Amino acid sequence: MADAVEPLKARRIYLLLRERILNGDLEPGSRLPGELSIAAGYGISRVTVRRALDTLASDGLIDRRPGSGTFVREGNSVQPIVADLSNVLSHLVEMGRRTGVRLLSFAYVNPPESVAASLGLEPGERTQRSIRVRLIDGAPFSYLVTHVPERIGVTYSEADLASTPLLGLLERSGVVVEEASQSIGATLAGPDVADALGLEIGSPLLSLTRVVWDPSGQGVEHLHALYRPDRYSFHMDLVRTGAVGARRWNPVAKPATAGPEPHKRIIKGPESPKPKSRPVRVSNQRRTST
Amino acid sequence: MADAVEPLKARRIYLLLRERILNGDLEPGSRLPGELSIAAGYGISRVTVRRALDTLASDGLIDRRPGSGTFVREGNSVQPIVADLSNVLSHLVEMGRRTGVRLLSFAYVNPPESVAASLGLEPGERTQRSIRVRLIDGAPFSYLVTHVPERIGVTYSEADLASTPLLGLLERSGVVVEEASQSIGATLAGPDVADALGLEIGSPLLSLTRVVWDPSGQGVEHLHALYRPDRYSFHMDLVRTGAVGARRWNPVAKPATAGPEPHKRIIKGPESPKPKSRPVRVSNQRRTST
DNA sequence: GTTACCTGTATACCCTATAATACATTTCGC
DNA sequence: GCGAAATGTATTATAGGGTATACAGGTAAC
Repeated sequence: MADAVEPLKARRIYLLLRERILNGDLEPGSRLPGELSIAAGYGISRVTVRRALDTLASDGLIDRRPGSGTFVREGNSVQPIVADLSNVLSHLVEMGRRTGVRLLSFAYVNPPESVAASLGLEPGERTQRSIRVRLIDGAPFSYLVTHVPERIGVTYSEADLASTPLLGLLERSGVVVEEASQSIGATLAGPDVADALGLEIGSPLLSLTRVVWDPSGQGVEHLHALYRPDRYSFHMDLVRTGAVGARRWNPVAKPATAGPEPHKRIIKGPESPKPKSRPVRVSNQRRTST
Repeated sequence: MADAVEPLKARRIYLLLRERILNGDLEPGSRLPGELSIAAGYGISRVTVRRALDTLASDGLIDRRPGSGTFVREGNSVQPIVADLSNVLSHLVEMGRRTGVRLLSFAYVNPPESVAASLGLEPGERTQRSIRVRLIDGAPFSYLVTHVPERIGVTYSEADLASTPLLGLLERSGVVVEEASQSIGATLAGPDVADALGLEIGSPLLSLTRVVWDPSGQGVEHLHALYRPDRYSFHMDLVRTGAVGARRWNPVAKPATAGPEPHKRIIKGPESPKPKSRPVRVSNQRRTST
């Protein structure tokens, strides 16, 4: 859609503004600051701002009304998939969405030191590394790099991996999966990831690193996942616990049973469209999310 | 440190490479691909790659050895603050780190529609909006925008906010805080945020949106937080629960009691340096994190 | 030694993205 | 109706970012 090549300064502004429009930070229907104000704000010339706006307009994200201003077009904020922090995707299937996996790479390698350390491998021990891309309704939303100790990896085939979730394969192989530890951050897309996820280099990404252990404390999987934040985000409900003076949040433990009931209360913020109805309390609904 | 102005394409490569070095994706001591390979990989010329490498070298992140190659200098990956998902910072204080807050803005406003909707406000109801920046050891790491319904906001002053955590003020005012819902995503830094956090425009950010309700289901706080991922990340421990065929992850509920014991097991991934020792199982230690 | 590959260095060119400026036209509030 | 402010349009000029190319010098593997 957008022109093949484009000025860089203009493109940066374009990307920034697009971000703010898509995640609802700039509210649909509202007016942007004037081109001159934007130019001043970013310290660039009006011509450059215009180029960015041109692209936005050709994307259908804004309406430009001469004499009046530039407006955010309605109905554009895209609702990302909301993942429970347990990061299980089966509810997507329940919701009738078509998911898919593309296996980009499958090999046995000498793992990076950081991976070896977190899995607790012996020096020189090799891992099976797979790179996969997950799709929802044909659109890629995550880029997954997993490392599994070689001796475990050999219990399933490349074809298995292309069709079955990794944890399922591990458990099928008799590995007992019990504990994991994960951390969430953010990064920029490099050329390979950008390509695989259909993004521009330099787009923001949610990053998740998870290490899974069996009951003996032996690492069985190291996952490094990158998510398109416009298509995927993490969600969790919290309750306030603890005594006065030491109060804190704790996650709400969710029942393992799953119902077909869809998410009803989605967090709103600068990052999602607004529901009209008043939010319902959590306890009044069963959250689905398995 | 870096030159004031810099080519844009070169700068993008610089930022990308810096990311990968700082979070350990490019391992300390390892050799980068040759300048020509990099150039080919990103589809740019060698001269441009060189400019990026020049900046990295002047940052002290790489060593360039003529005839041999370019190497990632050791000891550069910065450990981000690891926040528990309960997102409480008091453990930082326990660890003897100096934290601070800068209040950038304090005003009563007509909230964005998305905020009004998620708080369940009446049409036209105003909110108190504050913008704060949190510092650790003098370095900014988070940018917080909060909205509180006006009638609650008036129970504390601007000075209160500059010195006391918002939730504390709310509870002091008799508001009962019980439930919250939050989602985590990623974005790019705009000019204002970049400025406040000491970043470049276009840097990646962790984004957190949280809505807090009182027991009646009335929203009392809407928080939109942006974190520098190099200084802050979320961490959580999970256990595998549920019957076969419906197994899933659940967060480990942490005790409300806090001990001075520091984090011992940090997730390793492309995003943190490597410990030498084999990881210890979670259950063997008390995690601190209140 | 020889070869291959790497970084260091220099030059020259292109050309286009950006800025600066001016003016026309539309809309909206007063 | 008038004026302020917005977008649309056009022109020009320049800086400098990016490329291409060539060669020198160092290092390491064989």
